[in-house]
Amino acid sequence: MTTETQNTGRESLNFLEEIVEADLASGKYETILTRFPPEPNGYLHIGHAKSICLNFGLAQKYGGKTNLRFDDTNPSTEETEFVDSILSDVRWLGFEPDNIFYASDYFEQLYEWAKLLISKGKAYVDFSSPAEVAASKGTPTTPGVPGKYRETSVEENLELFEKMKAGEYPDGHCTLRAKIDLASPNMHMRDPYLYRIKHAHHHRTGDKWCIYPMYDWAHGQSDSIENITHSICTLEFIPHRELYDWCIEQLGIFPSKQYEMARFNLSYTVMSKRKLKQLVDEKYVSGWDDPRMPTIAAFRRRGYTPESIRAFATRIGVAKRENLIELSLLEFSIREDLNRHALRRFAVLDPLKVIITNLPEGQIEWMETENNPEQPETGNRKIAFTRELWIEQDDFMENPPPKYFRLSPGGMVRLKSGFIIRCDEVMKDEQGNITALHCTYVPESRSGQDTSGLKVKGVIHWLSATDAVEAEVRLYDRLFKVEDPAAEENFKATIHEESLLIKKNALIEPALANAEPGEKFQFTRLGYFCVDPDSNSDKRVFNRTVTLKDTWAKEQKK
RNA sequence: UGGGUCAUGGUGUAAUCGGUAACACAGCAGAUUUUGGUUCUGUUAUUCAGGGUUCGAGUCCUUGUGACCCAACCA
Repeated sequence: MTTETQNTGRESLNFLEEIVEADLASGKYETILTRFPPEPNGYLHIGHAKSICLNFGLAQKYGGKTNLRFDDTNPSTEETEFVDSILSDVRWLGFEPDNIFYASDYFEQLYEWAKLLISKGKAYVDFSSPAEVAASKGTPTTPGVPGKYRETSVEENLELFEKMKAGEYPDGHCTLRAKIDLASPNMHMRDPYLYRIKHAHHHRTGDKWCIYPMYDWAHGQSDSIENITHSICTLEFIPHRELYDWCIEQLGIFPSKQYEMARFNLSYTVMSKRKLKQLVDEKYVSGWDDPRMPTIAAFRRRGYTPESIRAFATRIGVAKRENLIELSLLEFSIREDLNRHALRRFAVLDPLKVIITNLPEGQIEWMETENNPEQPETGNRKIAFTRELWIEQDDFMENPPPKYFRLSPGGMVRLKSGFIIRCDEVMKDEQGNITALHCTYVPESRSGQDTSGLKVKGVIHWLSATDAVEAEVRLYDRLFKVEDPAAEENFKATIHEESLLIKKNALIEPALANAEPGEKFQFTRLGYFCVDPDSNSDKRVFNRTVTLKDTWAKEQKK
């Protein structure tokens, strides 16, 4: 979505689009190439979704291409399982990579380039311990001092590096470091690590390598090998850019350029992989795809559509400042989509029996109701109006407050697409609990053919007791009680204990009984719901994606 | 305290040789409505602070202030 400035009528661009347009206009590039570079060590979340939409979206807009590249340089944390889930998430979002690559495809080349760097006297093998290296790097305010391996000869370094690669040293015995500037104000330029020794099995290269390149030695060169023109990452990589450029410059290879944008934060959720993992490991949620998680898998299971997430990604924009996006924007995006596309169905979460005393048992009045008023072409369906009905407990109050226009003793409501009923008597058990309502219906008030002349303010949904089907409905709410849980001393202490409410004895209309997992509906007046994979042949399970906007709930809080 | 990045309504993003702050969400009020939904209308509210240049500054200069990032054999 683009915005037009009022004065000029020109399209408003984000800063990355401006850069791309300038590069295209100047002839620097004829076409652009972007990439999405996830590390296959976990599930993708909504933050990644933004990055995916941005990288693929930029390429689409300017006629370029986008690679998916797995940044698999650390064999001890990466797994094939994640490669598969990441690819399916990208595709689910609606994007097809032009190429699928792996940083590990370039291990051989990277190794050759490392030797080239050593030959130029720009890298050396260092046997210092991590503590020694840290100490010799100095601090941001004091320059570092050369370690004792910094002046090893090129020939010897070449030999030592060969031994590293040959597996002659144990893990952590030594590293390859770039020889740059120990006094640089940029800590990343103080002889950064290029290679470490890890005798670990790699998900793709197996046991071929025991030395693995660090991010800084792998990423820029991988971009360069693929001729990536615009390499977009997040703000924390700004200090790495100098090193990114340095490596490419030393090697004299295609100069990919790195651009940084702010990552986005979502209110009432946490986004860091570490925190999300804690939630899963410590069983605060049922798994990575628990519908309360911000992972793409979770949003999918909850009932979000790819379209809604793409629209959201566009709406939050791209910039370089810190931000905290309101959850309401995400909710707006999914409601907008589902309002248009989800079929309407009746469901009662907390049933209350209604007996229509002036309708004989066995009599069925067939009614018609629309499948989606936003799309009349979806037609109508028939629903049965019978003596025994179910309505929502919330839709009846014995002592209603002002402005309550649902059912109350002596009062009337319209049953949507049915008849107007009046509540004559409230039935209770010995404890005083309401067990049923005795009502009478107004035969002349038949929906669409109302000649009763009655005007009722309230309209409620309902189900016939003769054909209602049992279902489980899971009501999800925000996982945290505070806007910015990550800012808390202990984010887990702010978990919302009622973020999941399960209605095990909800009732649904027959038209819903055979809905397939993934199918989405609006439960009239309640919200949008999606069939969960936990459903089985005798019971459907629904997840609430999001409620409808509820101005009555808001009114009550006043 | 060395270096870097960023400051525009409640939130996010625009304002493209300096031309008089806009769009979306949220909020509020009303209309329509057989979903207290949708739709429609109206409305509240914004340039971090001080100084300077200029007819005119969110934009340029200057001095501050604040937030965030950087010293992993992680990415």
